[in-house]
Amino acid sequence: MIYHQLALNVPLDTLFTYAHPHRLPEGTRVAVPFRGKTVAALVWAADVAAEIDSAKIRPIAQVFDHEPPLDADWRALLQFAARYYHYPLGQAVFAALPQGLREARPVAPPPVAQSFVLSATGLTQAAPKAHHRKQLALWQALQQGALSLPAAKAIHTQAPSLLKQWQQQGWLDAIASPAHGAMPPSPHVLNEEQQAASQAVQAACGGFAPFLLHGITGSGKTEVYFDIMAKVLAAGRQVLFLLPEINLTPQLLARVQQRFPHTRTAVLHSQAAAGARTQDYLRAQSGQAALVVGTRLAVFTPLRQLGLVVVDEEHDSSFKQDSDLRYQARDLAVWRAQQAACPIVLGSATPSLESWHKARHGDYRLLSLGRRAHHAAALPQIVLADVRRQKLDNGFSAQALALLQQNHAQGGMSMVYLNRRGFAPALFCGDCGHTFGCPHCSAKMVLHQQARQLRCHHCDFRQPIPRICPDCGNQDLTAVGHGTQRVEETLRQALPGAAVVRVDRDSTARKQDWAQLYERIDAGAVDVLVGTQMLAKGHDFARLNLVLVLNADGSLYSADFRAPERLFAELMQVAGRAGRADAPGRVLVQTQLPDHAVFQALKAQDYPRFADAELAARQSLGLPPFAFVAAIRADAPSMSEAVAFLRLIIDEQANGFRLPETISQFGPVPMLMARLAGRERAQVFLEGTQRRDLHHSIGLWRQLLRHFETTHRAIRWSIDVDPTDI
DNA sequence: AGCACGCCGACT
DNA sequence: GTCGGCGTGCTC
Repeated sequence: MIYHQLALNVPLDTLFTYAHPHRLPEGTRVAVPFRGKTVAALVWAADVAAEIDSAKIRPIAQVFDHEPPLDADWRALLQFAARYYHYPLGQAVFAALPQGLREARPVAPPPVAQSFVLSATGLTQAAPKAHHRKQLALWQALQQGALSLPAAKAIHTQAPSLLKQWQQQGWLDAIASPAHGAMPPSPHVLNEEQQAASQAVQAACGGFAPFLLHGITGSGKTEVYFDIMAKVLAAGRQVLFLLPEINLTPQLLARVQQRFPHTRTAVLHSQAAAGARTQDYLRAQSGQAALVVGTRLAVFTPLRQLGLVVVDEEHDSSFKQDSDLRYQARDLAVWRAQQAACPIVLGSATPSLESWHKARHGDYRLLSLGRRAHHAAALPQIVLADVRRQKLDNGFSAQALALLQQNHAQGGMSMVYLNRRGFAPALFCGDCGHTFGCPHCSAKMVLHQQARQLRCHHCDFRQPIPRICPDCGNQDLTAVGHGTQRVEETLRQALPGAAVVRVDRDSTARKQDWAQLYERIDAGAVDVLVGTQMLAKGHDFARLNLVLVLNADGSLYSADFRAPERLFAELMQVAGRAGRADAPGRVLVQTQLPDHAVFQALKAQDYPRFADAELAARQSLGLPPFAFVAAIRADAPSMSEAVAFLRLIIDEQANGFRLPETISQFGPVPMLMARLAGRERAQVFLEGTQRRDLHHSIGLWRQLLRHFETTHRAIRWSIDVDPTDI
């Protein structure tokens, strides 16, 4: 009997030893008896010595040996992810597998995809009549060579039945689709900048090379990706294309299909049906699919011929998973590119400061697209409205209402954008814009009305609510973050007869809601859209030519140091909604802080200026990316339990578990969103400039958490390395 | 995580 | 006398 170490889906760091008559390849999926049940497991090491009493070792129940094993690169990726994010290896492995492979059942290999070619008899047939234009187009495509079903569908929606009909008549032969196929010439001509960017990446193929593609809205980043992808695919390699959930739309997939009609594509995202996802995963693994398009989870797709990674909208927060294995897909994508020795392109109009910092330091090569690809599409004009000392009508300045009325009278469509993200109650001076920071930290103080205190959610420093502004002596300090419920009402009064539509979580709960909204907008039946972040991303409204940002400042009072970065990206994105068609759009941003760097850079639409200033601020405060951070979180039915648990561990550190001197520890402090699903959450921060020391400290924490969790069953805890939400 | 084992209270 | 509460420990 040969002993094998297996990864099981249990929250333990240990691998489990099982026996099998002969040695199994590493990465093989098996079924084993475990605690009276049969569960799936993955062979991690074969031919090992027994580390436990051999009487306890049981035989492997079933070997899924017709499935290809997960290869060494994939296993190295998971080993790294589990270590880096301090998550049990077995659970990490199963989090990275699609549902079908998590179960103790064999999976059928994905059906061989078919393509159609004209048969000998087919070649002698006359083409369909010219007035059947789509039929004719399909026929002509077949003259060019083999046609896959998806490619045929892109030409003619009725293709499946037509092809079947032609096949029955003996005009077509069905063959297995190759992963790679001919690529038609692109209908797009790249401009000089796009060309240069594409060339730079192509020239780097064959080795690890990270690129940051900074392209302003409408500069045609996607065409650059496609141009590089075409070359890499033509060379017979695989491409991994990651994008945020919201951007993975049928429209985007149609564009991919159109550009790469003969390239077999796997689509991997959380919305996909479990069966389809498993099959696409297997197709990518076996090399049957050359192109993988997906959201963050697609970063774990096994790819043997990986030749290029693209991460679109790389700054997007959806690349960070905030449960289970808390990974940052963008970072793992870079790791994979390094492992596969291939280029990676991170693209964004507003890159993450982490990536920008690396580009500035030469770790990434910076590629810039500074012009809009279509000359007609002018940049929107951004105007700041200083609303200090202004009397606002339910949040609207007189200037804003006048603009809305004017635009409506001229038949334009407007959007009222409410920025409520990252909100935490805060105090500020309406006269000079002073905000209250913690004297010990770089964090903003959070207003606790009931306790009549300002508190730092970083170090737990507390002080009574001040009455007077320390900067200008103003006695009228205001709490920010009031509701915006009456916005819609105010609009109806100010714009009688205008169709005002509020877009929020409730009104777009179902998929068809969006479709209906689009129909109404296309029909010109909507004059003013009111909504939050949901409107910022991924949706283009052709008629939209005026965007009004109401409470832009809200998140600048947030205790989260990433608030300015997010706000800038969000507002740039919202501004990009205006005037994408022929007429340039206008954007009015109401603010109490018109001199704030965020708004000055926004007005100039100058990302580098913003990023460089913000990085300088981060450096002076010792914040990421100049320091590394981890958050240790605990939740319990009550805050006092959660805090007490974390404090217990901090106290225990005095007994020989000292953290390295380079590491600072803060907390425990309640989290901003302290209550979640009836439980209350607290966290401790670990910070330092030495990554090794940070990881060592997390390791110590983890040991103690594991030790004390047995006596504190009501507590749940988690470790978040490189957290993005503070 | 789940599940069994175990040792103290209220119940037909 | 038994049924069952959830504290503690283990899983190859």
